[in-house]
Amino acid sequence: MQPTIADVARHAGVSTATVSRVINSQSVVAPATRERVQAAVRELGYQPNALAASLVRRRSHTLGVVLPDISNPFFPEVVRGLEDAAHASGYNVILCNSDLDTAKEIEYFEVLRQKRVDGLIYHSGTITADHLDAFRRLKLPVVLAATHDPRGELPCVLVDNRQAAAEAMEHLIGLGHGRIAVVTGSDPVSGESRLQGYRDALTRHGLTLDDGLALQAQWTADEAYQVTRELLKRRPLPTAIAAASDLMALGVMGALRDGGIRVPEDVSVIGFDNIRLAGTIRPALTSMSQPMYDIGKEAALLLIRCLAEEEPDSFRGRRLVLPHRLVVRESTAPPRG
Amino acid sequence: MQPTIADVARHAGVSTATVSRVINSQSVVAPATRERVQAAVRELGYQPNALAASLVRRRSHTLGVVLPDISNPFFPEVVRGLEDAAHASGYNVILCNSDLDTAKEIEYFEVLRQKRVDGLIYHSGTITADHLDAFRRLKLPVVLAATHDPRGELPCVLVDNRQAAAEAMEHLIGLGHGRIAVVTGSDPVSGESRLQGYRDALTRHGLTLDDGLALQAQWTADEAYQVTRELLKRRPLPTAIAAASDLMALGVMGALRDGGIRVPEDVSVIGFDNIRLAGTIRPALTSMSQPMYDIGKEAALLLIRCLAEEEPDSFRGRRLVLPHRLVVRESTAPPRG
DNA sequence: CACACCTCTGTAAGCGTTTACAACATTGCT
DNA sequence: AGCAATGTTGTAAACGCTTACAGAGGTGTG
Repeated sequence: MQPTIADVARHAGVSTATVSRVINSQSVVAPATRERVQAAVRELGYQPNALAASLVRRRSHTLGVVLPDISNPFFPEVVRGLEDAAHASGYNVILCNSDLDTAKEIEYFEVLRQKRVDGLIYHSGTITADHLDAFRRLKLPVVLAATHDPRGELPCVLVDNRQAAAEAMEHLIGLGHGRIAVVTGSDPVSGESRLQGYRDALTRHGLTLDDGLALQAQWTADEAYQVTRELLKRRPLPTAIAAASDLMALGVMGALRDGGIRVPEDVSVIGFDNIRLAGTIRPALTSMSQPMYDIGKEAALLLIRCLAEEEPDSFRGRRLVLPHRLVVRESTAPPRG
Repeated sequence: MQPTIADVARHAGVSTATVSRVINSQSVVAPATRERVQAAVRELGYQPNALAASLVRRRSHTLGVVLPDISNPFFPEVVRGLEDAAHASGYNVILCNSDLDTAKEIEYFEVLRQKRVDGLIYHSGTITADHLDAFRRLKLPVVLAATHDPRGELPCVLVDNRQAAAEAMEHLIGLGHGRIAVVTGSDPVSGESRLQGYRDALTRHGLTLDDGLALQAQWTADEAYQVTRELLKRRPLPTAIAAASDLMALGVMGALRDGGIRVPEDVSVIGFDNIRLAGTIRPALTSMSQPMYDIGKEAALLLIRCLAEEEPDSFRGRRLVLPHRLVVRESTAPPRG
């Protein structure tokens, strides 16, 4: 059995209140007493029971993070940023994989609520009214990471997807490409704003997105591979392809390679996110970089700041837009003469 | 303020004991009473406080997992397996990134202990005597995921690294390669057993590992890239390279490409782990597959089973060896005539 | 010397559950 | 009618901590 605060108190010949005071060192304790208590703590190997403390303090110093799937390479970096920031502020992080399944999400929300996490960091393709309802019922502070709330109620940290996508497209256009295909994710959030951004740039330059050239896939490499293979069956081919995520760009590049088409000589490919591996594969992937680590970090910091606030509603709808950045590597080049 | 069990009891006109009984449904309650209580729960939107319950039950239904860095592509899949298994058994998972920094590890161990996690899943390059000490002091069940305890005290789940590495090497030898380089990680655990395995296969076939062909790098793509660039400065080149992780294999392939050397025409490359992306990049990477998801899953299951046990020591030193599997893709081929 | 004022410490009431134990009401026997 | 057995519920003591409040000494002042 673990020693309790009472054991320490007895051992040091003081009351539990005093022990508590030296442990949390927020109140004055005579130096001599403090020493004695610390000695007792050491001798008994005492470790305070955080559950008990949380119970009375009504603070667990634990954050919940629910996201679709940690094994999607986008998330590990976000989570790393998150966890680093949380750790630096004395918080821990409970990780939950939702698979974008609403039932699973709700289930997680409930147990996180029951375990009295102090707040939630959430990512999803789409924020529906149901989500907002669920969050309201939860009565927990929530911040969205790399997720946009169309109603603007929840605080969030993300990049300007539309603008970033437009700039990615500008890069291709700037290289001289005119016939450009895009493959976007299927969900209506980042998917659509990125698609919108691609369109913005295209029209700005008097170009259009031909019907056959607007591809949609789940956010996976495999699906992107498939739709690209389909694309290759039709002529004329585009001279460049913009993918709404690096994972999809990888699928696209695989399909091109398997179709005997060289990147970037025959077709240029640009990704989105700039996952770590983008620079290590060959041809190295040109990508619109999203600061994933910082998104996680800032989301955690925002949440923690919100927890410290006496007036949490002041964070309603606050949005932190982080800078994106084009990283040009080998996968994009001017089209062949 | 959240409603408590007392509020529900009052609302339903029963005692808190009865409410507790219907919530945990382990004791008989008259159907009529049960209904009344459930109605009260619903009306008040009552959510039990798991902290309080854990305090008296001495079970938090939370697991700690500490690993070096979630953004290393090896871990997300392990964690996913872990979390799935935990979730299926009613457990949550607190994620901790140690960066292989002992001080940080200890720090995490302490707060996990204080938050009364029920058990720990741990990964590290090396299990030292200090680790064992720390674990013993913690008095928490620990299981190692993809980590080997040389002293055989801690339960673990992993593949037979030595044998797997040997088989990877056999693949190269079987293709006809004779001059083979290896790049391994720098830590003495999987790193060394894999190196040992490579050597086993080599000597079995009367081959040796030339001095200049045994490369060491941290477990990163960048370092593998560097050491490979160095390698390329010396002649004769090997005809094949075995990397002790896919991440490193990616670095190797990048260096080869940048050095104007084709894979697999000029040099074959084989990886280890078979991370998800191995199949989507081009040339698709031949790799010795390690069932990362299952390693996580089985580690969690082992830990949970251990928690259910009345005699936890029966798990001391139990080791679960999961099957590895060679996945042949494009990056390996016979050497040029 | 009486007094106010510190500084330090202890007392005890929570925090929100679970659960051993006791109590009560029924029921079915004899 | 009396009794044991059964089924259902309540009482109250934990679980291990925090903290408001009060009390005990000590110090400096008028």
